[in-house]
Amino acid sequence: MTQEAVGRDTSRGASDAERVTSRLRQAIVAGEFAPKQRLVETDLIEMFDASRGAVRAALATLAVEGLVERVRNRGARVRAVDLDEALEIVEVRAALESLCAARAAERVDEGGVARLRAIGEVMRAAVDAGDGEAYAQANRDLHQEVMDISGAKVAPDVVKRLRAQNVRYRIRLAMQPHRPTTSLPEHLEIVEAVCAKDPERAAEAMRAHLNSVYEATRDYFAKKG
Amino acid sequence: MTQEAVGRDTSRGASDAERVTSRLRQAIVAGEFAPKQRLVETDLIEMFDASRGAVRAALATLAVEGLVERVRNRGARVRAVDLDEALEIVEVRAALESLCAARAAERVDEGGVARLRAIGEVMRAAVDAGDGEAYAQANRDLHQEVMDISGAKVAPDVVKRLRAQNVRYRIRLAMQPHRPTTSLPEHLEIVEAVCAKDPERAAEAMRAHLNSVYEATRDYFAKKG
DNA sequence: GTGAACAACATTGTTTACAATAATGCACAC
DNA sequence: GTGTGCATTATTGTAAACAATGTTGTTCAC
Repeated sequence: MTQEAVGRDTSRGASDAERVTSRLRQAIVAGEFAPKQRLVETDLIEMFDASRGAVRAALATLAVEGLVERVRNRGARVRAVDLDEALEIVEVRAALESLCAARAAERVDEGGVARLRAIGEVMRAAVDAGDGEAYAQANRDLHQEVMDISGAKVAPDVVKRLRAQNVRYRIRLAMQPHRPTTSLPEHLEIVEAVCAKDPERAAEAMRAHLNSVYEATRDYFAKKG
Repeated sequence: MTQEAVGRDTSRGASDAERVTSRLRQAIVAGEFAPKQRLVETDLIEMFDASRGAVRAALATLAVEGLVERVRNRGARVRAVDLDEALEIVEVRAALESLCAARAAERVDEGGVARLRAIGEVMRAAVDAGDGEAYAQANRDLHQEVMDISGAKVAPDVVKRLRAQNVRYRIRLAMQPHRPTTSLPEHLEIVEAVCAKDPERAAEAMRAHLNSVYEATRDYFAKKG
């Protein structure tokens, strides 16, 4: 274990490799590295104060997760997701999250209803206040809460990985000022449908919402890239 | 590069790590390792005649893919998928493969129609001949062909990974002698629906088929494990 | 001035040795 | 006889040196 690195990190018992993996993943998802940007092992060693083994393990992990692209003897770089793939990801999310929404409507209890309604209120307030950051956070919370309530493991795992890949499009889409005007009612309908314990309606609400995300993404990025 | 290992492998330009990953994955999916069986690095080094680095990289990759389970300082073992998770996987497959079936119905061309119909004939013949192995292979071919025709990348990738995790249940389910009696018509309906270029019907056929797989899996493994 | 061969550099892939950790078995006290 | 503590062993985690590969810049011939 490197002595200097001790206590540098939030997660306690994590090994060096796990620590680097987690922080590099976070950095990529947060957009701190541009797509196609090279990830030179030496730089990462310095940046995270870790050994090469740890850095290489992290790159291998993130390559399987689809965040990093590796070419033999030519190194690693941040994978660039093109528009077509981003749209496919939204389609897959629609299929899986609508499934989870239906399950959530079947299983939701009082606590879940309270948490969902609370998120809905936060969203309303964020839109009123024009606070895009708060709205974006509540958006993540809502999708996560629905999947938590569903009790499923497989679908949420897949969705989580896919969402990470799509971060570039999500960030820039959320920039649009009037986007909440469309998405707020959709989100509230998801909340209401799940709280009403109506699986069909919940699945349809989720599908409709992600269909709207699909169209917004497609139109906004149509020519740019 | 180890000298003795040269030419031992099918894939030409693969590095040691890639070679070990691919062969270990294949071994696990083929059922050559029992679930929960320990994968000691030293043993794998000898088994595949590779360095520890290569073996460790392979274990890391397969851990992310969900085939291997790693515990810090306690090594790796083959991950055991329980029945609940196996059923979730079938549900997710239903959602994604029905999506792909619809896309396939929209995009299929003459060549695709020919290949699908050919697979259908192979299935019929296999059932007539009571050749379970041939039927299982045609089953894989059909699902793969539909996803190929769909032109999608994301959903098929996810499905492929999930199918690998479920191999234990698939293998044992296929053992049932009268299983093709149920599944053959379902498969043929998928073929016909896609060839008829009817997306709705294709999605519904795929959904119905995987629902049948779901029930068969649930009932067959209900008490056993 | 342009192209090709070559040499120097940067970067990754591989191997070996070393350190740390958890599991195991044994001895000893009670 | 049972349980606790310690020593041993098996196994993984980490680090550093070495080899191979790809890239870039330079020189020389034409």
